[in-house]
Amino acid sequence: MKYEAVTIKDIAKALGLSTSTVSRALRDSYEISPETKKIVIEYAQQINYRPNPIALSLKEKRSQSIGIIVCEIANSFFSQAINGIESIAYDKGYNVIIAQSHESYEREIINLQYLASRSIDGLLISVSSETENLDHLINLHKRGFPIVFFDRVVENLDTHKVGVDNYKGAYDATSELIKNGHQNIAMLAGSEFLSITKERVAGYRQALTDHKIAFDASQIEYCLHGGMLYHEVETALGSLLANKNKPSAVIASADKLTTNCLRYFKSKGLEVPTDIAMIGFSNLDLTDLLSPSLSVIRQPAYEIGQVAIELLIKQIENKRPTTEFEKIILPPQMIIRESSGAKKAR
Amino acid sequence: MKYEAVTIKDIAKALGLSTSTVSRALRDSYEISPETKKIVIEYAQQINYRPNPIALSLKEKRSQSIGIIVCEIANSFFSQAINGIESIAYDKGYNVIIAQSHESYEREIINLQYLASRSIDGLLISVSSETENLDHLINLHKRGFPIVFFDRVVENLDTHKVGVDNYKGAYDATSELIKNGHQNIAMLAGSEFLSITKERVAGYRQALTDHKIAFDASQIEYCLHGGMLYHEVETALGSLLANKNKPSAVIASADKLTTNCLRYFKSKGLEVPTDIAMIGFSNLDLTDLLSPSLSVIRQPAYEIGQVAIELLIKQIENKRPTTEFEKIILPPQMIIRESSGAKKAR
DNA sequence: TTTATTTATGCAATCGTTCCCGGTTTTTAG
DNA sequence: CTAAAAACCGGGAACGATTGCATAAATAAA
Repeated sequence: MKYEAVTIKDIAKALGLSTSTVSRALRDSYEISPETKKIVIEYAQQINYRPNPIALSLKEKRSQSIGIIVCEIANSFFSQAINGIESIAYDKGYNVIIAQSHESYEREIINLQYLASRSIDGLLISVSSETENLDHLINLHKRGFPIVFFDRVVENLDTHKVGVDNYKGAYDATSELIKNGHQNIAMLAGSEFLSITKERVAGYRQALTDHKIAFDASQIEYCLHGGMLYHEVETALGSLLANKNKPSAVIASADKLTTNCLRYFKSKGLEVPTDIAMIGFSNLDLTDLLSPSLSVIRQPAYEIGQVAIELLIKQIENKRPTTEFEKIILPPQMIIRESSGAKKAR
Repeated sequence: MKYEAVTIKDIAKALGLSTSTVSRALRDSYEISPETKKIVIEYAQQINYRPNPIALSLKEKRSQSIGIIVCEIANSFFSQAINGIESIAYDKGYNVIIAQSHESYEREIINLQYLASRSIDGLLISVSSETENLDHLINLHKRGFPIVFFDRVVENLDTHKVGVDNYKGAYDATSELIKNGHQNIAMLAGSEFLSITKERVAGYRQALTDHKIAFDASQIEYCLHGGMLYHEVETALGSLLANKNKPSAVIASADKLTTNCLRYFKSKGLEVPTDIAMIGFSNLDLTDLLSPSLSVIRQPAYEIGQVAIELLIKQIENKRPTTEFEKIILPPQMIIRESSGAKKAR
């Protein structure tokens, strides 16, 4: 039943050497004669020996693997980010273990415990939208465990952080809509707990202010699950559209929010952008094929992943504890298509 | 730098017991007195002891974790399947380690070696589109290592297999197009190596035959990378449309093939379905929002994942080597929308 | 009271690997 | 020709946990 691998002992026995000698020969130690090395290495190759990483992990207390916690891999932003992470990790000899929180705080904690006990060497995390209490992460961080936040970063924890300029993204999106003649612009926001939500709201507000449009708090609706649940978006949009100050445009501040928003409009028979315009944060690579084609704020997900893993590996391989933490903000990209167009002429 | 966990030794030392006693107390062995058990368990809880799974894996040669190899997690079919897998694995106390082959045979082998050495207890795999030689899997399987194939199953390996009725999916899609008046129907197929491709082509052929339409081999184009590369789809469609027997409808036989096909038509200014109709295999959950809304063959990805992991766990936990292998075929779902409509009237 | 049996605990091996610490040779230097 | 220094190799502990076996004490049976 079990997969029996060949070990260093087998080699030692077959060659009449000690395990220490074999180990050293394979690691090319200076204490072993070239002839012995040659014999050992060739034999090892012949019987297809592979060191057992489990045994190594146990001994060295490091596993050459890093953990990733995201809400959903089915989210295009995260799957792109993971690809970026993998591309670098792979080159540097690290393996990645992916876990999904499904936007659940409880699940996030369970995943974290598993990964930690699995002795991962570091963690890349984008917190769940429910996550308010950070004790589980603070505990680890206090003991010097390397953690890098990406996308959804948290404020009160001093670690490396990689994200996108959410403020600018929302500011640009809002400005674009204003430029197209929209004065009543609603915001379909994600979880209030998340810093990215706060930043996006801030960018939206500032753009309004800069264009001398009064901010109206009732134009913002928050969705705790970040649009994962359709009915959440449905009620949010229902309430926004019922506003006395009825919006002529909407900014959707996350991937699922964007698509579900579009779905809502379609179900209500609202024409985009003539009945209502929209622009959304999205990393889907087929927003160009949607009807209407979608204006989006796109995040450099792949690059975010790359930068994050590089920081993490740097921290892991650092001899001394890291004390200076970086916060890296990459620029978002605005792609203007049809959905953000002008409103219907009256 | 290192995360120092508390071990069974620490407990033993603190309580003046031996490690064996502590171990047995924690596993609730009958040989330990109730008082000792109580003391040990309470202390363990207090200092937040967690058994080290690495040490356990080393000793027990099983890790309570299973490996998944897919081509891309960014593919909606696979991310849905993974969610199905996780949902069950989680309940049964298994963790999953996900690896991506990115449709590369070489990468698939490397991933497999890593997972195997990581002493996973079993493997769920959907082979890469380049995979023709199966030696890497056969080796493992011969030694009794539990492997379950899902979606992209292979023929010459006797294991559990879970997939969808590809033949029926393609047959239904073809029939639908024929019903809508199309006589020249092209097929944009995936890698020729994959059994799912063969089955889908077979279903397509049979539907043509059953409707007394002559089969024309030049109406099929295969894409080795399953549509991952746009230019691959571009050349394939270019050649299909240049056919003297110009098709009025296309069947795209994979997720990426479907979206890239639509993208191609859009770029060429072809109206769907009036200039050219289409229907595609896809598990995207926003094909309803595309322009035009897409008729699709949808696979029960979540369920496929669930069935596959259940078979795998059953095999892992089986005392005796499994000799009877199951092949489970789930029905696909056809969703008719706009894109498969009638051709332009002349 | 002596012997047999149960109950509770400890010792030590094991998993695969690394590495500290010795111990032989062989080579080099004096 | 002897002493010191390389050069090369093996023994065994360690990482954290489980478990068969031995052992001690306590209890029961004779």
